[in-house]
Amino acid sequence: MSKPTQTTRERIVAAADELFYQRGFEHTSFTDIAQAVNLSRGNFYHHFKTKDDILEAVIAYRLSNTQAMLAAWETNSQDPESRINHFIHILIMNQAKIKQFGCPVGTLCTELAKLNHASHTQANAIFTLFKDWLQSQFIRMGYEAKANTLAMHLLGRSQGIALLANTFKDETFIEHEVAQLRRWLSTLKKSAIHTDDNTLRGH
Amino acid sequence: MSKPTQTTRERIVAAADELFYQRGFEHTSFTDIAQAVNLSRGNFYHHFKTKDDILEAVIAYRLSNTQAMLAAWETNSQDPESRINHFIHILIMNQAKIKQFGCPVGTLCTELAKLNHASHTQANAIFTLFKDWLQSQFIRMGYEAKANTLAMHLLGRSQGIALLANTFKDETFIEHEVAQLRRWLSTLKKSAIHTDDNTLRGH
DNA sequence: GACACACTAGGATGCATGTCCTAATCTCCC
DNA sequence: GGGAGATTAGGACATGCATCCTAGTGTGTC
Repeated sequence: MSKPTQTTRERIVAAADELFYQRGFEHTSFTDIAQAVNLSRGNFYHHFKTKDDILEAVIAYRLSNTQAMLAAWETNSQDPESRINHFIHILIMNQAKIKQFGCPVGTLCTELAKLNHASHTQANAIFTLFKDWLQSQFIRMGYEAKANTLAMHLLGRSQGIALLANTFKDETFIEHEVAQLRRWLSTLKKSAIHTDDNTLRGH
Repeated sequence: MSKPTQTTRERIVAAADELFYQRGFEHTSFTDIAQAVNLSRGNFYHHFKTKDDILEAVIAYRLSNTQAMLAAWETNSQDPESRINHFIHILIMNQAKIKQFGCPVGTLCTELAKLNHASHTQANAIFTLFKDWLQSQFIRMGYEAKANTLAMHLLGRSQGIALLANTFKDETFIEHEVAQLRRWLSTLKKSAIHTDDNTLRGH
């Protein structure tokens, strides 16, 4: 069994990735993906046995993309604060898409949770990737004990921002909230090094 | 044309409301609702011509429920701060359900946005109901100019909390974040009356 | 040039779904 | 008690879907 032409398979995964993002997993049919890649519908069985297989491939695709992105931030920035700012900056970078379709991770996890889908755990792993990475940055900022809480807090904030921006089709809301997040982060930087007991007070 | 038996219709709407919440709109079938109300499938045509009609009815149902709830908070509490605390407290009150199914408003709006569904606007109105109410409370707290921003901020925060709690099946996260929101609110109270220029600084 | 194997097309199959119809039953008012 | 309209049951219908099969086409290897 030699390696199949990766190109077609990858084209399918990329198209499915986009469609799942834009229309949701359940609302995307085989035919939709087939048309996007200009393939016949029946042909899919050769590449993916079931729709769930495509979902798994898409999640794996997103996982590796995310990992690569985090690794790039890790090497390109020196201090943890600017790394975390990279994370916050996604909201600005993807502003238009978030307004249209929300956060790809958040909306997928929400949908799979409702469907009680088996891949729900896999999808969560993307979130965990972000969380662990943020956590390690907060640790390096000096927040040993509260790093997990801070990471979850930031994740939650950005999810809320993406959700409302999507629902209300409001881009300026993103900008407002991002500016606020940046201020929050710089405040954290100043008050670091302390025993992180009061880091969450006064916000 | 006299009034149809409201009871059955209302039972349908209540069942659909619950099912749409638990499984999502698209993933809930006529049969599912019929079974929940112990009615035959074909019978639905008499009460609702299309599935979208049920959705509209459910949204109207939620709208009036929300309105009633907000009105109750309005009369039962005197100061705006404790009213807003009522809002925050939903996260605690519905902790278990949020963990299982997320926020009913947020998940519905997210789904309808992806489906490009016509009722998307109607569903948003539930959010707007909360937003306007919160906004008026913040105004009474003395934040004329920033009331809208504050209301959106709080909405976003609670949405983020609900989403992550649902995804990670984490109830203590809710408690943590709610405590934080309460501190945030009491800080706002103290620094009110000022020209609300610095209300968002230092968080 | 022949063979194995990846790849593709097109259609068959079975199932679930939203929609719709018809006939039976119930309920209430005259 | 009879009749009109509300309500119900059960199923018909077309459609869309995931899945699967089969036969054809390429492509590289010996």
